[in-house]
Amino acid sequence: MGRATDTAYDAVRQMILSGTAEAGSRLGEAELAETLGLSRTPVREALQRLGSDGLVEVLPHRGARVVQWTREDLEEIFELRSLLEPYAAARAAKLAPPQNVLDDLHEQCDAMERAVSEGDFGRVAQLNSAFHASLIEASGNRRLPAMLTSVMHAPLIVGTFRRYDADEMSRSMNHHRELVAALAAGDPAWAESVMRAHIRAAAANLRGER
Amino acid sequence: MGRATDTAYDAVRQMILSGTAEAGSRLGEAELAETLGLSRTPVREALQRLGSDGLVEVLPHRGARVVQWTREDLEEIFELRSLLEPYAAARAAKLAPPQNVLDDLHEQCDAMERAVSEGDFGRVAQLNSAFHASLIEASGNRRLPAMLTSVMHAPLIVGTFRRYDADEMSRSMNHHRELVAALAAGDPAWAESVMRAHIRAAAANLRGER
DNA sequence: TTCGTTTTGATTGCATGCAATATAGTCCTT
DNA sequence: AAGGACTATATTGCATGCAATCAAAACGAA
Repeated sequence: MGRATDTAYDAVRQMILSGTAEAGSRLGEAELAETLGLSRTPVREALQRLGSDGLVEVLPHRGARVVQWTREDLEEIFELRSLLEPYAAARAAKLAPPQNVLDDLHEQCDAMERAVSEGDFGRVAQLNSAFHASLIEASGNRRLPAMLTSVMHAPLIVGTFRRYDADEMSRSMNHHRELVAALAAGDPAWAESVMRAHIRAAAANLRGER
Repeated sequence: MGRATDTAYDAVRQMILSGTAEAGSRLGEAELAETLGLSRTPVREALQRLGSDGLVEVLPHRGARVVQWTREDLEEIFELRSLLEPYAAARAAKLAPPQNVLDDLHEQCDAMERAVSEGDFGRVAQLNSAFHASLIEASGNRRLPAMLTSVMHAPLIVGTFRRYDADEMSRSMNHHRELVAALAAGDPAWAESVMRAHIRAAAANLRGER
């Protein structure tokens, strides 16, 4: 059993991402503390962290609410992702990641494709986040991961895969494979282009549905 | 008198930016609370916030330390700035800011040039941060400000102007004026280019000295 | 002396109680 | 009945005490 703050953080985070705590709903400290069997202090700290993650908004003397996303928010997020992630991919390719990192990325692709064939979209989303996180980390820029968490963990982003049809899903998987290939080849321009296409495809999908 | 947490946040932040709390030094909760005449709770919350701002690093059961910047950190930061700020400038130009915003930016340029002629570099740094923040806000992307705080408030960044000679200083001021002109003209490519030059000039300066 | 162990001191992590503030409901005035 | 001031309740903000954990000094064995 780790720290109570982390327990609270993970729990509330999961509530938000899974939709249990719906957008706009209040997150009372006392109520959450009761539910989780903790005191208000670690809950409060967790809400603060979620606030800086951009998952909840905390107003002075008014508590925390789950943030509500608009189409504008999505546009903003995808603009930033299509700026930062291609950069991260290019950097990662330039660094020529060691073989074990490449193997790990391939492994993640395998797992994802298995999850797709099993129709487990929740797991696909989870693995996708992990894949992008790995790639961002491979960029070597130690500030990028923290910067991107605020735009990567939006509930609607995480749930993107539910909207994909078979063609879009297979295209997305191919993008991932191609990214690893570009990294293995050490070709920054290739990696950057694939990533940009990957992000813009996702943006187009969300734009079409919503 | 606002909230105690804010008081603590501002105080510690100022300690770090002014150099009173030197890089690598420990920030004990009890000690700070004593100094500021508060309890540990708001101090702790402030340190947490400063942690997500990237100004301090908090380790489990080991407390908070002022982060130490390496040349690598500076490179990383300037790479991200030269990616995001030109984008922000382009977006701002595309949005064609209202006249009062442009007036405000001009006013900030005036104040900055006065501060330069008075040799008040602390004030120059402060006004420069404000100018960049205004421009980033004018981009219309509501996520950019929070994203960039983590890379804008590094102590070494804030202190950049102390290193500038007369030519570099005047070039920097000219960049600011030119940025406002590009915004007024509604020319995204112009604004983007000037901002990129502005950032890279700053990076070159820091690279040369350090 | 040097390495590993133990103990001690200090500091963070968490729980709880009280004070400050906001929201909602009630009452009074017009 | 409508509007505004006031009161009541619920919730956050802050202080403080205790428990858990870590770093370092003291100790003992090789």
